[in-house]
Amino acid sequence: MDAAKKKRLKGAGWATGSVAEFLELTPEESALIEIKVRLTELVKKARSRRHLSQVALAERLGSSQSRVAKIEAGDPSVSLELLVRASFASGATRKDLARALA
Amino acid sequence: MDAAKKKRLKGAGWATGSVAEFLELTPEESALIEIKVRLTELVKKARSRRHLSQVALAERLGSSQSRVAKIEAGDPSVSLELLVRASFASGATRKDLARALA
DNA sequence: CTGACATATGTCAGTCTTGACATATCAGCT
DNA sequence: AGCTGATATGTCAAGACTGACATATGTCAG
Repeated sequence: MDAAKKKRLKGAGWATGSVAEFLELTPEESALIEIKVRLTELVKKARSRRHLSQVALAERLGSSQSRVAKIEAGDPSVSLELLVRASFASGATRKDLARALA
Repeated sequence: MDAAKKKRLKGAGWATGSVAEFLELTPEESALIEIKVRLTELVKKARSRRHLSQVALAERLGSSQSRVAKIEAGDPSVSLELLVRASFASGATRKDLARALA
């Protein structure tokens, strides 16, 4: 956010600050969330690149369409392990994961 | 394993083949295990580099010494998420994780 | 408009993971 | 031998995650 926009928001009565500050996240918590966000993006990109439907990915993953939807929606009920397995099932490699995290 | 050793083992009555073959792991399962192994090593290295005891790491992690021991022992009850949180708590950064996975 | 397909959202019982605790082992020190 | 700090292992109740199912919404070709 540039300084000009910050000033405008402030003038309009908005407090400014990071999401992490607002939610009072520790650096470790922020880093974990960052990882989950990146993996979510990786799954979405990898799946669409391969023209897999959520149903098709669910089959490869041994799961269900609704869970794949939750994975891609960033649902809090989705574990990091499921995110990683979904990445692999949608065709990503370990090195793709490493790149996504770097 | 080089070809010479393979031959020697075969001659001695040992069947050869990867652990993954023996356990009938799919490539995705192998890749997930590889990640867990690498993170386990990362936690061990990061903790010892910072001269943290398992008790000290457990405190930073909001967990217990026995769970830290299980993390480092590759206990099957340890989730990928806990491995990642332990990595951060022992001082690793997101980029350190990316490097460990690459 | 309808049917077919893709995705989203809510729920829930069964399974997995958790921190905590007890206890054991091991090494270094006096 | 005893003591202390560090690490390992087993157990368990509580909480988190899972696949499956039902259902809703959206899109688009016929």
